[in-house]
Amino acid sequence: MNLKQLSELLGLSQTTVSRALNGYPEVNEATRERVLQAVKETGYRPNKAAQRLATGKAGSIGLVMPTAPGHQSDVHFGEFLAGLGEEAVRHDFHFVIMPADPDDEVAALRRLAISGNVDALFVAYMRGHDPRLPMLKSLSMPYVVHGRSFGAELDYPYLDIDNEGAFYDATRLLLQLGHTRFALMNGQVHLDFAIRRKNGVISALAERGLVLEEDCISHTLMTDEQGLLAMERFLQLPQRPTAILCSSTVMALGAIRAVNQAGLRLGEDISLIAHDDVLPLLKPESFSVPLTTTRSALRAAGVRIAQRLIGTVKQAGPFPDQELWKTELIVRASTGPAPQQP
Amino acid sequence: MNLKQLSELLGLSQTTVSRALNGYPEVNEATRERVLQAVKETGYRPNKAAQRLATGKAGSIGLVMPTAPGHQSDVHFGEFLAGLGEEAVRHDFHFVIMPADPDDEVAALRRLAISGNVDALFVAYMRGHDPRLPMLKSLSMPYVVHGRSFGAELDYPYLDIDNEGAFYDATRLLLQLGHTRFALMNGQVHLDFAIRRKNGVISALAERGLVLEEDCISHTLMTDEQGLLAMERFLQLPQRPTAILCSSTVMALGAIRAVNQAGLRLGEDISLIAHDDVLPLLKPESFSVPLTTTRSALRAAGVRIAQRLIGTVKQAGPFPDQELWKTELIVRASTGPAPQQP
DNA sequence: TACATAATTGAAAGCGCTTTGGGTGCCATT
DNA sequence: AATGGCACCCAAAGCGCTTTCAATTATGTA
Repeated sequence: MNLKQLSELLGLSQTTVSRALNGYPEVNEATRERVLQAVKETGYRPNKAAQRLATGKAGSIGLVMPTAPGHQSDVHFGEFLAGLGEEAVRHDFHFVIMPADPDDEVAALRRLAISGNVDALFVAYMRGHDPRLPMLKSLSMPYVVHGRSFGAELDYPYLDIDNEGAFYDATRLLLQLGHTRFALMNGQVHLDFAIRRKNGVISALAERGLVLEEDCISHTLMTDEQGLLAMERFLQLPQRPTAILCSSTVMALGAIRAVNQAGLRLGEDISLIAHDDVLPLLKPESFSVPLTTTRSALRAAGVRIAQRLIGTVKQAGPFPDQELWKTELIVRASTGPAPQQP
Repeated sequence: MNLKQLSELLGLSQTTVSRALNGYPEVNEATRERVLQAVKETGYRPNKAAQRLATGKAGSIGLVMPTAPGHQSDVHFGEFLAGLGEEAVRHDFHFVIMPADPDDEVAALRRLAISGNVDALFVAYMRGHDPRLPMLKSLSMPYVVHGRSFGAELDYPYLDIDNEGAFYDATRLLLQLGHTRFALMNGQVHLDFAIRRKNGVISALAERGLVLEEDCISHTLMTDEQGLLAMERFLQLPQRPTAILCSSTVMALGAIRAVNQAGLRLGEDISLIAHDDVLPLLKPESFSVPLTTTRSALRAAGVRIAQRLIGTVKQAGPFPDQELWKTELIVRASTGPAPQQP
């Protein structure tokens, strides 16, 4: 069933039926009713491809999903997507996900943009001096970046959390508790948030004249396993750190196991603060020793970004171009006063 | 830049350029080279919407993502998607993800199909007597189901793992180790895999004349937190179970914490076998007590389903319509002989 | 040399929708 | 009676591609 058939069925022109369906005012209410009724009966749905070709609008936002045989999927990706989806479903938008080799992301993004399949783009996992940024700017298509790109000028639309502030505050708390030996379990070294978090730690330490030694920093994928390994390494250092900053609750999971296996007590021998993206599968408050965290819901960010993206496409009012969300520092039992020097 | 402009630029007709681009044989190799060269220089990309309108093919597979403000995202979803993507990227396919309220899935699926946006559909999280099945059958569009629908006739294309066999084998192992008091931590009660896994346990027990008591079964979301709660409940039963079957390594995480908190030793006081979807963030072999698991890589299933779907759309050879994958039972340290009766 | 055949290329007709630029009545105003 | 304004509706022109059918040129055969 297409428009033509439907209009013949009704004895109307395609024009009128189209207008009736799209809520144009110049059509008689009675006719509109008739059309709507016929749609219900026939189950007619406009062909999206045709609609898109005619209007140029697709009703969809595009994103590229890095993927390759060895490439690890990411819990955070799913949770963020859920947030995007939650908002998208309210506006009858959908996503076009283009899987791409991580090395090919810039090209994939361009293909996606030029394909005419999407109205707007979304990118995440920003890196320092991210090469996608100049490309996006040249594109004349709305986009929003999740995160920022360290080192690049801040003239693009983004939503980010205050990673530096979060880890600065967390470090300060540990300093106030008397800790002097710190370690940082961070995400991969090129990622923007990892850079900023590290800077937060460093500048808080600097205020007390302390430095973060290179062997007290790990940059890894944020998995349980890497958390375990990184913590084991830290615990074997001659000057064992007593205060750990950790970029993810998933990674903290492994880290805590390492602490337990070493016969140490979390919150007493070792204090740990992790960043919590509020993943539904992992609640820091119900860890056996509840976790002190810096918190910001990834999902909420997804909702907000979808709002801005869809709003821009629909030209529904102006949106702030740049948002920086504060995180909450929530103190639980995994942090405590520094142990007496052994 | 569109086809018309490109063809004018080259002094050729749209027809020829189109044919050159799409690999038709009746175009001179020299001209084809010229066209390809021009494409490189101008960065021309065909408009997908137009292509789709003309051919009816979209180069995309559709799936609906259940989502709502309260709805939990799922690690497994991301991992599976990674598998789909890994294959899709090889064929220049993409996904159209339609977010939908979980109550509205059937309708969302139909909308997606009729929209003309996709060539094939994929559905997962199957339930017993799943209402999406009759709908899909009526649709005359290729689809593959991940999982099966308990109670419905097996006349649809699916890929599933042998959930019943997996849990049957796991239960038998525990029986052989002398266990007699069992508990099952399962997924939500309406889900197909949960039904089959339960049946596997029940039938293995039945062979020894044992039954699975109602208070030894939990049906919950498969999160860390729910795992903790469920295990706590089991441990307080008057006849405490010594053998636990668990539907997910994520859930096992919480369960193990509950065991530790109760001062019990995993693999001695309590034996536990979990199903392992091979999530990169959680490796059962590196748990503090390595986990005995039934294993089947979710990601591999994603790859395979994408193969079948894309293959069908491209009419590339016949694919088996129904596949049932065996799982591996991998014995590690979380299982041991039943403790002496207290 | 004449004619069939193959190799290339083009013109034009769609694909299903939106939207521009008219109509056609009908009523109130002069 | 003539005019203008409204309310409704329609024909047809695109949107950018593919594909059918026809035309043109090159190649081979008798």
